[in-house]
Amino acid sequence: MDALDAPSHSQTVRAELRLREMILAADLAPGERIVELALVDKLGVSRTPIRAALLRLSQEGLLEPLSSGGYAVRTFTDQDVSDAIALRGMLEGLAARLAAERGCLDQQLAQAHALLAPIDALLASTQLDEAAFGDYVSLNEAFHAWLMETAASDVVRREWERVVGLPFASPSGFVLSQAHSPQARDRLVVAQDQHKQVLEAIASREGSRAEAIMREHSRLAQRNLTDALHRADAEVESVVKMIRRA
Amino acid sequence: MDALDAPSHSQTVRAELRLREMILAADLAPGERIVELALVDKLGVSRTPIRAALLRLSQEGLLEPLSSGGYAVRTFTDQDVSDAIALRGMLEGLAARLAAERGCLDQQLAQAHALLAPIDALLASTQLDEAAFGDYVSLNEAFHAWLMETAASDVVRREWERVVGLPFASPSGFVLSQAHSPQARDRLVVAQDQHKQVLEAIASREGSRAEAIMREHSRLAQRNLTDALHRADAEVESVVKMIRRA
DNA sequence: AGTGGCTTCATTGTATACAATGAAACAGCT
DNA sequence: AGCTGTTTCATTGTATACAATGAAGCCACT
Repeated sequence: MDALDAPSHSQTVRAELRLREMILAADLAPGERIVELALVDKLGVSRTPIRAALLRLSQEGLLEPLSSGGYAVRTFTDQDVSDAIALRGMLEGLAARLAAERGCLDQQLAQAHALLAPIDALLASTQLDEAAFGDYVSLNEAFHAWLMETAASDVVRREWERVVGLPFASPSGFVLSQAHSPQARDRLVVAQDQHKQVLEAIASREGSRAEAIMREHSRLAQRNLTDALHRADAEVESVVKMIRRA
Repeated sequence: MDALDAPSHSQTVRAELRLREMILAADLAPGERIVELALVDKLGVSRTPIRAALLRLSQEGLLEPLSSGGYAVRTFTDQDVSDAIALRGMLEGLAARLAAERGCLDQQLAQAHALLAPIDALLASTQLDEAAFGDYVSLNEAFHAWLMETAASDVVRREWERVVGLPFASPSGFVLSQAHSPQARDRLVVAQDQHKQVLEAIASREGSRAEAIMREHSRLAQRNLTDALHRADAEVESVVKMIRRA
């Protein structure tokens, strides 16, 4: 019928993407039970692809299965959030170690430098505007993606993608929400230094150093998140809603 | 129709379990494309629950989606196997650290001791029979499960279960296949020592020590696997088939 | 004989109809 | 009035029919 929405792939994939959006936008309230027929109306697809999408989202951890059947939007505790970030840190640490120990091509190192240079350029200015933070987020995500690429381990990659799928665990999860905080730029400076150091460690094949740096790197995300939770920033309101405070 | 098979839960769950078995028994050959209609005949359920089961197994990593649609039984490289075991080591290391840092109840420590004591009893004999190895496997798995329980982190638990779902990454993956090897008992002795040490570390809240021990512990599995691959033991033939040698 | 295009068919993706199940509302009994 | 058994209904689980898609085989043409 309405093919105006998105010329994308299958109905299932579209349903999954739209449901993801709806969950992250708190359009489906955390804790709320998901009723399939309601989604049939709202998304304009039949139950079959919707069920497939729900199953996928459940496996990804955004929905939790109800004992009586069906699903509810999952809520996360503070501890869940903290653990997820720690987990990402471990996975990226492992990836960094693998990249270092198994070695990587000069071309790949060049790619990484090409990602980090624009970040340096950004940080040259002592006063960063909104757009600068947006650019940082993109470049940062690209760098983390580069790392997983370079580790060249499907197994690690798969788990990383799963963890990063959790809205608050992504590499630059709450950077944007910190944009107006006084120490915002300084944190980015620290993060960028870690980027450079891990790259150097990988290049010189220092596996455990690379691992340690990426682990520590993830603690920046922890701090950003903690701060964001304390201010209950409007910008991240929807995601914060998924976290039921202890 | 035939309700003799299993009085278990839903069709979907039964289908998933049976498919799992079939994959692990190499009843569905690695690399082979999965044809849904064939399974309809073989399992006696309609396509719907079968598709759900396939989707789940694909998310778990036992099947890989084909670009043209449908799935194939996934094959793993030596490196995949190694990475998966390393990953389990990291997850269990993280779990041990969490358990240590956040502390656990005396009752839980008692439970763990209750699991380790029978292993000591087993190892008292210098010559272990088949049954002894079987008992070891059960107790070992229970101990690892205890660890994840004690870490009390849903996020970590979920990922651990996913990794352990890979046939060769489970805590006592190839112990049985090593039963007739001369150093078999000695490896169990070492493993049991690590069990005790990690327990002690957790009890005295030494987080990073607990973590390090569990990481190292996973390397025993690496060794068992390497050995098993070298002999191509008949007992593990089906699982080995999933690993395409480099 | 080789190659391009077409046709056919096997197989998956999607929609919908039906069955089973659990929860809420209601009525009847104590 | 409170409790319990029953009934009803909403909602999910399952089966199947239909549409779409991609691959293999075949034929004609060069």
